[in-house]
Amino acid sequence: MPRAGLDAGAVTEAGAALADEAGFAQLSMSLVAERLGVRTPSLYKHVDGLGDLARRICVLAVTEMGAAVRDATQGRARRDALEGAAQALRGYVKDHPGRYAATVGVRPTGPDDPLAAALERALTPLSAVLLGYRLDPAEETHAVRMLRSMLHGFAALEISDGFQMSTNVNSSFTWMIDFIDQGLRAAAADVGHGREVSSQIPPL
Amino acid sequence: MPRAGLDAGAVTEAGAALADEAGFAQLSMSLVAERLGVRTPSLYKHVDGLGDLARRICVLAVTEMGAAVRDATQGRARRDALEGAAQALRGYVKDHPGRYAATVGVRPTGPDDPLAAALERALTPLSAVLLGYRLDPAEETHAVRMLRSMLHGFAALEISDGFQMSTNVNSSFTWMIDFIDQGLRAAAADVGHGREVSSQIPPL
DNA sequence: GCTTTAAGCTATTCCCATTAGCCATTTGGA
DNA sequence: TCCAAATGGCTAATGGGAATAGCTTAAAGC
Repeated sequence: MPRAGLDAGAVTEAGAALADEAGFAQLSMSLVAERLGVRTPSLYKHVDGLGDLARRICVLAVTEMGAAVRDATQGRARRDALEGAAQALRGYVKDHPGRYAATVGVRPTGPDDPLAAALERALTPLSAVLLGYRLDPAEETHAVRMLRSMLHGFAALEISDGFQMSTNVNSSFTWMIDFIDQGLRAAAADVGHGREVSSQIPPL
Repeated sequence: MPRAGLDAGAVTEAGAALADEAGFAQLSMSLVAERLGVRTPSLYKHVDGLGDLARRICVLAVTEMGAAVRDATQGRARRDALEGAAQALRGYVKDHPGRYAATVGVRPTGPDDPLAAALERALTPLSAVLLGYRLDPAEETHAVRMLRSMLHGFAALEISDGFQMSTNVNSSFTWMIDFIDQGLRAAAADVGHGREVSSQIPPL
């Protein structure tokens, strides 16, 4: 019986691929083992059960999403960066629905949870995008959270569109990006101008 | 053996309660049966298996969320209505995390799917809120989708906050509501004014 | 080459979903 | 009131997947 040369990473990758192809709900130790040409109990040498596997897929997905967003925003600013981030997320969810599904509703258990680090790294490019808008520092956190909510919403919309295709989803996307971009410009313009609403294009 | 007097609704309700208390992942026919003081196979007289039960819980949740949003926006307009809707959703997700979890990633199978009707009814109050902003009709669909994404994002944030409580989540919520409100005012002001950015408070 | 470690295996247990088929209870019409 | 159909609950049994125990052999280091 030759060895398969597995490790935790290979098992996670196989599980992620399976989830993408068959749906996250179909993820099972048996199917992953079959895909790897190995018996089910062998997986337990690398992974601590189905729950652990799902968690690893989640960390993988968050890491990959963070990388995709980073790549898509590199060298761009403001609206361009915003659109890049949103489209990167959208594309990722479309290409890897199972991995994305693995991330919903999962929370880091503590500061030493690898997921916490992955999340932090994934959020960095979002902060970078916001930097370009020169917001009031006190608003940064709010803006990051909003952006995160928005992008999550983008993804959810991409998944659960299917029934009311009356209007093109693409144009809704760009509309939303415009909406956020203009709102952020306005918020930036507010800095140091009191609280009145104003939307002049700020310098830079 | 006296009868328990069950029906599909009672089973669904028990499943929803269980999901809220123990987590949607823990939902099982056995636990629902136990909670109802009945043997597992008896449930199959009312419900077509675990998948069907989950789906019914989803429909229930969508219906309840729609009602909560409707109640919270009744008699209010614009920012008030927006805040009402967002807080209603937030409260619902906090009080019924299991039911909410039952809704994620589920899509109606066709126009005759009860879920399709429930979704449609749930989205109506959102359209009503937007009506108050007097948007360009062509933008309505985009705005509804954005609002829906936003509210979904609100809920996700409420669930997955837990680790970076550096800044109060409540203030992020109100910040986001302000952001959307002001953006919608700006969009409304654009109607018939060409495409330049402007944020004057529109009449009414 | 020999020892140790670790990866894979078989066998087993347990739990859960689901189906089949039985029995009792309700209900509604004669 | 009584009988018959329909209905709701039950026990028993099947099948599948997760997980554990313990064995065996391949790889790695001396």
